Amino acid sequence: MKTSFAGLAPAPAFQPLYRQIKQLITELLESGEWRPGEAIPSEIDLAQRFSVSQGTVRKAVAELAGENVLVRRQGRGTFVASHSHARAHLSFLHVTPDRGRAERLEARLVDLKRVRADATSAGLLGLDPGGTLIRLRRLLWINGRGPVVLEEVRLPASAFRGLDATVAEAHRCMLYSMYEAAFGVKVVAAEERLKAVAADADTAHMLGVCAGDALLRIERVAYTYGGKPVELRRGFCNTRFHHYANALS
Amino acid sequence: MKTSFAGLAPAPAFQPLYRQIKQLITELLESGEWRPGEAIPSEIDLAQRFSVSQGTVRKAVAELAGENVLVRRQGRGTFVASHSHARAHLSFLHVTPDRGRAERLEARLVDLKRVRADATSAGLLGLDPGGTLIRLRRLLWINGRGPVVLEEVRLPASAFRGLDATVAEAHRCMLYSMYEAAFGVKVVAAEERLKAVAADADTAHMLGVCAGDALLRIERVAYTYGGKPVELRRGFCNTRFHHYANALS
DNA sequence: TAGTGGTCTAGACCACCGT
DNA sequence: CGGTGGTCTAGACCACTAA
Repeated sequence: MKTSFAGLAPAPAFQPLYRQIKQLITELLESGEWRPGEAIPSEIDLAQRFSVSQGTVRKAVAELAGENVLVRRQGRGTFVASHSHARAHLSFLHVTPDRGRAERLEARLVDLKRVRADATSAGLLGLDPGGTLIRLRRLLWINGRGPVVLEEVRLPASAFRGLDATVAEAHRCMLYSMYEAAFGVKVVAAEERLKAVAADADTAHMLGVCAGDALLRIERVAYTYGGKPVELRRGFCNTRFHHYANALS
Repeated sequence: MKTSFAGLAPAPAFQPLYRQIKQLITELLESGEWRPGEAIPSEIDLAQRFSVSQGTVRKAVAELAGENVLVRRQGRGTFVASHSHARAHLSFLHVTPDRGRAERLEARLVDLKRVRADATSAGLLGLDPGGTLIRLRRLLWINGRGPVVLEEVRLPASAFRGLDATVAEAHRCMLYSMYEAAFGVKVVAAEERLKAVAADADTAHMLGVCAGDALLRIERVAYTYGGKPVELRRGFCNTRFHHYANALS
């Protein structure tokens, strides 16, 4: 992601035309004009609609494709990125086996309940303090091995009305796909913070390790269009046979 | 980095013109025709030199700029990216304080010696097994706090002839800047693998923590132009007041 | 003021896809 | 085959920088 999220937006200033087009397209995506998985109009159509040249549309679309918001397919069209296809739920997963790749991801729901938002969560999600959160926990298996990660997910209840254990399990815990299909919430980016911590007794028991063992703690804030935070996550990862992979440039 | 490094290069196939230009520019960078920090010729000059249009050069340069190999500055020109300026050595540092940003990085050399390459290191660096490595260790302070990280760096001795503790300290342990200035090795990308581990007695002592405490282990392979590996690193990070930050998209 | 990269346009042709 | 995105070109103008 090139765009900067949280923090002070560095004053819009005057934007070039292609960025205005990009913003327009983003707003149309937010509005639901085009849904995840659908094709958006062709470049020529968009150019006419916005009264700009095809090249200008192309540059706007190229940036959105670079941010994984749109997907371009030669000969077919440009599509709204979707979490609802095989392997899509792997794109935000940086935990991989030490040997080989993460191919299959399975999840088992531990519990799901409604809780009051603490000040930190409310602040990160932009909620009123004391608002309601949905808090769910789950265990992850990778390529049939596990449990590798214990995850705790916090969601604003207002945006996920009707979410309960039955719904979550119906989507086989493929969360971002579920957010998208059942609640119209499209996750497009996230920020993670990692620390090494000692396992507490409960977590250790659920991951099948000893209390005090070193675990990788992964905290995530996930964002939808426009950098709006929509999900908080905290995972504890057993890195005995897995690691967190990251590419730098 | 969009380009895929290690592993099976997926067959070059026929490349569009702008990728051939990109490859040409990369080769000229490798050859040292333009050194880090210098300006490369203007787009118009390059277009004439390669007998293509300015737009084609522009697209090649844009990709290289996106990979942080080149830096474009409106009104001034296009420059070869360099680690030799303030804050440059922070661009590969994902460890940041829990509050605020990493602004100042200080390093203290612990030791530096020549060792035989083990099979794993030789394999990763593409050396003959039994080749010679330079192995150095150092401690990192961030914004005056620390030590936060204990790092062990392994380099192929053949590419870093003459590197000793005196040289390293003369460059104040700004390693990538030193590689570039003293040895002509330009690091352009890296891959990191993270695990949580228990501190051994030595490491704990150097980081001022207790043996057995959880530490974040960061392993890195750094690459120069063309995806050639040139450095191995293993860091142990005390995440009591710091974390590893990562943006997903 | 001259030179640089940044934007925008217009049009041609290519490569790929589905019918 | 027609329609899509991908490439390449050529030229005009803008925004920024340095002298």
